[in-house]
Amino acid sequence: MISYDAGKVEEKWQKKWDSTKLNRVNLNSKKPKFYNLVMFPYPSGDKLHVGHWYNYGAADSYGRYIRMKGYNVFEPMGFDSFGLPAENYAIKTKVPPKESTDKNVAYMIKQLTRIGTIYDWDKSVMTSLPEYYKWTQWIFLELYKRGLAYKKNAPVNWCNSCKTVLANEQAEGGICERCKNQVVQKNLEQWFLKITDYSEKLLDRTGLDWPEKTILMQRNWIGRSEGINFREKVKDLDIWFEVYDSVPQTFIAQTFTVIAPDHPLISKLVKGTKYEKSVMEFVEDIKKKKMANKFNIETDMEGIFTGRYVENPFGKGDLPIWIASFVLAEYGTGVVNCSAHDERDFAFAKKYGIPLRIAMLPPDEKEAEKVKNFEYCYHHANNGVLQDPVEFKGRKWGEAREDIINYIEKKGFGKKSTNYKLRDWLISRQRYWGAPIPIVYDPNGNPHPIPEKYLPWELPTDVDFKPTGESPIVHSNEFFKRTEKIFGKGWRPEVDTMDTFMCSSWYFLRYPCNKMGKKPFDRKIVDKWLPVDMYIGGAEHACMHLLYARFLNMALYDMGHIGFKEPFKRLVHQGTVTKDGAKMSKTKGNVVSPDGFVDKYGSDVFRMYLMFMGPFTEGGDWSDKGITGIARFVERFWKMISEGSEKVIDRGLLGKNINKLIKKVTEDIEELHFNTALAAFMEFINFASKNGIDKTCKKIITQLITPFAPHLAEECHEKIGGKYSVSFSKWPGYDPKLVQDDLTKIGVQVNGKLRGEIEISKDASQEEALKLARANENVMRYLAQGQVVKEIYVSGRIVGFVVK
RNA sequence: GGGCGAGUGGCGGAACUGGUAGACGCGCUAGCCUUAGGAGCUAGUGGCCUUGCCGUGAGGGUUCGAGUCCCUCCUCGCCCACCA
Repeated sequence: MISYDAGKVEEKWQKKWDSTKLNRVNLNSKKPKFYNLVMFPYPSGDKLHVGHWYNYGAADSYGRYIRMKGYNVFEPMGFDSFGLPAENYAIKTKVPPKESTDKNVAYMIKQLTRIGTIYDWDKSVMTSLPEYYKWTQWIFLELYKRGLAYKKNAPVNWCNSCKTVLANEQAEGGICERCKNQVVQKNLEQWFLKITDYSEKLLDRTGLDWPEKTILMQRNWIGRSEGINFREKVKDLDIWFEVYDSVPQTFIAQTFTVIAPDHPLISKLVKGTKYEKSVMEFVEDIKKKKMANKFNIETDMEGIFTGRYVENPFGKGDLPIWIASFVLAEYGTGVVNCSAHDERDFAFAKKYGIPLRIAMLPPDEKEAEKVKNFEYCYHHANNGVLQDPVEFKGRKWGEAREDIINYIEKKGFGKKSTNYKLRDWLISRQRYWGAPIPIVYDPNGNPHPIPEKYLPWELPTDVDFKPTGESPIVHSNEFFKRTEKIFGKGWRPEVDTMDTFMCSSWYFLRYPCNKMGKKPFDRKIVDKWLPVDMYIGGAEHACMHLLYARFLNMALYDMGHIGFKEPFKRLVHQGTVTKDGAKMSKTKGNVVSPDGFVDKYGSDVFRMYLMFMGPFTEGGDWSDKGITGIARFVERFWKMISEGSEKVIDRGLLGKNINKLIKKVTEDIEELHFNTALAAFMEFINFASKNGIDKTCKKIITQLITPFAPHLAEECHEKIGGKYSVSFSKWPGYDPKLVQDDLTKIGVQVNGKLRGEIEISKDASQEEALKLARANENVMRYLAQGQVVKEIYVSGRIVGFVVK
């Protein structure tokens, strides 16, 4: 028999919260602030799926808890509403992106409200609104002013049959998603942000309470390495190469030099020589293969001799210059010196018969002999004994690094240098549904920033969504006319839009300032409210959103617009909810919709079931099997409050158990261990159903359940005569004296094996404990088998005997 | 190939700094209640050759004592993978 009607109750309270404006936040409150943020969703046409609920429900529970702890909690929600899916949808259906996006947003707000979250919708943002992207453009211009935004030629994925640029996701495996033709690389003039200026600052993690793994991922992504830049002259030519080497210990073994196939100096190297034709053909061939994504970097290693040499750099002879397919033009200097002590170099030399030299040997003589005969590549770094240069003979590879670097500098071979893997952020998208890049070109093609007074530089709407594959923006008369009208005849607008990551890199600044018309944010307000105290979102953003947002925040800080360097103080990644072990996705057709379950069991039950699945950061595989357990729990909870016997059998025990519960729930929420907190509630109910429960405890447990099941809590609170609203009541504290049991059962071990159990006072002495343990019949039998050589008592834990 | 993380009943998962492994829930079994039950209640539920023995992926080690610490291996997951 169901006595608690979740559907009715939840609707009732959602209406009341709305009509009483319960969750509106006064940003000027004197209470201590807490900015509780969760990554905002993309408003897709699909409904919210289980993953959203998993994430938003738990994050809201945390926010509700913090609010009851007395903080002024700011928990906003918005929409990352620019992006490709809406545009593709428009191409398919001719519904303009704005229309479908608005519709999706309206629907999602309904769904999000149904969760019972405390979002203050007054403070919402939507990145595709002109009032928002005006400021995204403003930020771009600020960066441009300071040289942090610039234009250069860069390759894009291009489909020759669709005649369009493709995003990486649309070009997976080098195949066009739409027509299944080969994708090629094509060079286009595009805009970049100079994130590389912040490589060093982005490595700094001071004050960040972030998962170690995420910090590590960012560090690897930035990829700082220190080494030597050798400076070397090409023989017979007035060309100098800079050659980067991050492992210079074996530099003296270098016997040849390789350069990237797309190195700009190649044609100069071979011009007029007998090598010119074959080299240039080789270069073209490799480029073509790479462009067509036909080049397998794992297995294909190709090279060609240029006929040129690097002039006797270390006094050991000239180094032949080769072109090698594996060298990257964009890392380091695009030129590498090779030696026998690098596996790839070694393989290359073997393939093309290039002479090698040894500078390091293994300590084992037999092995050393093999290495001397070039039987294999010896790179077993730490054990390696250096042979050459003589100054270092006998020293270990592992410890000689610093000295060798100094030696190289002293000799004048090269200079210390630092390199990063991080590249500048390409923000140009040859797409319609994004914020237009606020740049115009004069008749000579020179770029000019659009003055602030013309912002927002609005996205044109006189466009036709035909599946031509080209961005519809190119065909907007209004856009081009507008440009000429303002700037003059022959002027053209930039037709590319910005990467949506640009829009999502600063939204957290806009939330508390969302209605401001004259500026993106107010320094006083953001300095008060940021950094974000708790940021919850997916781990997949480690090297994208989370890095971009930090970069932009730092840049704004350096410009003096804001007073904090880092945007997110504490970061937590929710786990992924899978279905049959696979990520939920539309294409796989394994997306689970929450709606049916919410209809049947109610939003509280659904939220709690997801939290009960396991630790929040672990995620798990979706199964609808256990949800009845939580439904029963809610039913029993309601019964306990509404008709639970107030004839208490053991008052003392009740007091203890409620205090224990407060402690457990409090600590578990702090650590986001919602699953064990819920288990504790269940234990308490099991206890109370036998023991009875008094009014005070009813009130306390109602407060405790509020973050987990806000609707149920309001209903219970009202039932027991509480004043609206329980969600602003003060979080209960516990009496530390009452959470400890006076008597505990502990085990008795003999030689490490459990042989008995005794009940003992928590502050019993060792003597008492041992005496009690010896009195145990079973323990006695085992003690009789020999001499007791050691006695152990760990207070409140265990008694142990060692018998010989 | 490199980095990180994880392997506990039929299932999801508990177990704080090493100290009674399996909390809580699902499922299952029996009973009660009921015209009936895919509702509710009560009891039970790691395995076995059951005075006891064995059990946290496998094998070794440290310890009075190991799911927890150390070494080797296996399996799975995620991220990065031509970075000189």
